[in-house]
Amino acid sequence: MAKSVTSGTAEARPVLTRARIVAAAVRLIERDGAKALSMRAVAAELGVAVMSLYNHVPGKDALLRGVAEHVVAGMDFDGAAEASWADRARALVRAFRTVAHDYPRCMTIVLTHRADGSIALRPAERALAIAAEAGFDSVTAVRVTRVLMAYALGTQLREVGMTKALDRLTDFTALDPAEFPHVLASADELARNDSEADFEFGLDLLLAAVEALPRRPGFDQASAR
Amino acid sequence: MAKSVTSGTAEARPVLTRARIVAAAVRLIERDGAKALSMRAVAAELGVAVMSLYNHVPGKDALLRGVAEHVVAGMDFDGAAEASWADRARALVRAFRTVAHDYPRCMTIVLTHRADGSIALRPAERALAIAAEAGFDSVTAVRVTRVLMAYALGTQLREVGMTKALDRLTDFTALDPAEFPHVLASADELARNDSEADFEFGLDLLLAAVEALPRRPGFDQASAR
DNA sequence: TACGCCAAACGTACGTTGTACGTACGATCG
DNA sequence: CGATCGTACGTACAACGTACGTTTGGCGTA
Repeated sequence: MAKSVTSGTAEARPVLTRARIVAAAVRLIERDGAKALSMRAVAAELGVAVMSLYNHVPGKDALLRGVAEHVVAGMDFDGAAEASWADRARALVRAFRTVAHDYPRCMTIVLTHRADGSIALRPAERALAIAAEAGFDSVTAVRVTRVLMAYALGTQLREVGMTKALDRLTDFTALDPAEFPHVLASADELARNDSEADFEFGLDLLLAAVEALPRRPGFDQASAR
Repeated sequence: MAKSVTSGTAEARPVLTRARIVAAAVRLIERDGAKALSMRAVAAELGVAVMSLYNHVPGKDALLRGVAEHVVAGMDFDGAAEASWADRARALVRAFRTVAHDYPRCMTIVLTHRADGSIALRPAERALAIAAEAGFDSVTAVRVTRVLMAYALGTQLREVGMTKALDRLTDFTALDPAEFPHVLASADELARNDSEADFEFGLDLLLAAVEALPRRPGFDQASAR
């Protein structure tokens, strides 16, 4: 009672489904920008009528949540299990950064419309697992997880905002030298935008600090390499 | 050629101005939510015609940028100048968190529509100043600034997303125990949401790591307490 | 085989949105 | 006193999200 694909003949019409709708939305966002996403555009992309979408998606907001979920579901973290917990944590945060790089124009939506489905919990589960294996007690593990999430989100957010702002700000010299001495002194440094290095810098910083945290009593830190 | 307030008589009509428009927008967002912001609503709030707004604001996007600027302009950081650089950094990040608390429903906009005006550079200037006084070389100073920004942004973003997701997610028990063992084990810890403590925890972590960073050669770290 | 049923695709229609454009009016300046 | 200009206004339009009623094609049952 849910398995009809026009019976035998396969793909005269690929059948409309939630997954196909979300995929079309993602494609469309990456092509024309998040602002250009409309139900009508998605329908056109799929060659169907607008209201047909509503048989599979409650509304636009839900569709956007679907987009967010689709993107985070694309996170690929199966880093070597034998690596140190820090390396695995690194891999996890990098995985988020990677999808952010793969779906740049979807990021605004991912950051805005937090997904709630179980798919979105996968990264949290992974982070908690890593923190637990590292020997932190449960409250510390949750906190570490949250800090890592905040850093992952914040880095991407800052980066997106940066590139968007740099498109507008061309008059770096029009600043009041009395009010912004340090900004002007570091103008070159600020303009040069090695986001990758900055990202790794902050990540190392954070993980080093986490590493220094006390473990749960009786935990053999040396053997958990 | 820009100073007429209906001549003498002061306030029969408070005069329409960009600042008043932005203020009305902020008020409206905090009252009815960001989703309810429309040019028509702003005009109604001010008791003017819709198109009159366009004499002071190029369009809705610009208005939203104005809202973002207004909010970050509300940051108040004049922490004791004699405090250690770490304390001043703490105060700076906290200042952002404070405005986030004062304008909760505006935060989505602040995080999404990065402001580019000079007002928005004030926090950056402050951060760079602190980092410089702490004795970091220019490239490190910029990186530290960026990490702090990422943390400030990310924390708020995570928090907003959290509260929004918790409104929807009531079925914590409906998760597959095989797929999310750690999430379920930490369910209580995750549900309890002492954002303040989490925020301070991460901030301390980060600043401790920054403190351990090497200073620029010849810098007397002890005297910079 | 024939029939009825139901999910899913469709089309029409309504209210709301952002904003382009033309008009009206009061103050300022020559 | 007439010209000019900045600002407020009103109308108008295209595009949006989506509520609602209609059509249709494939399946289970008789």
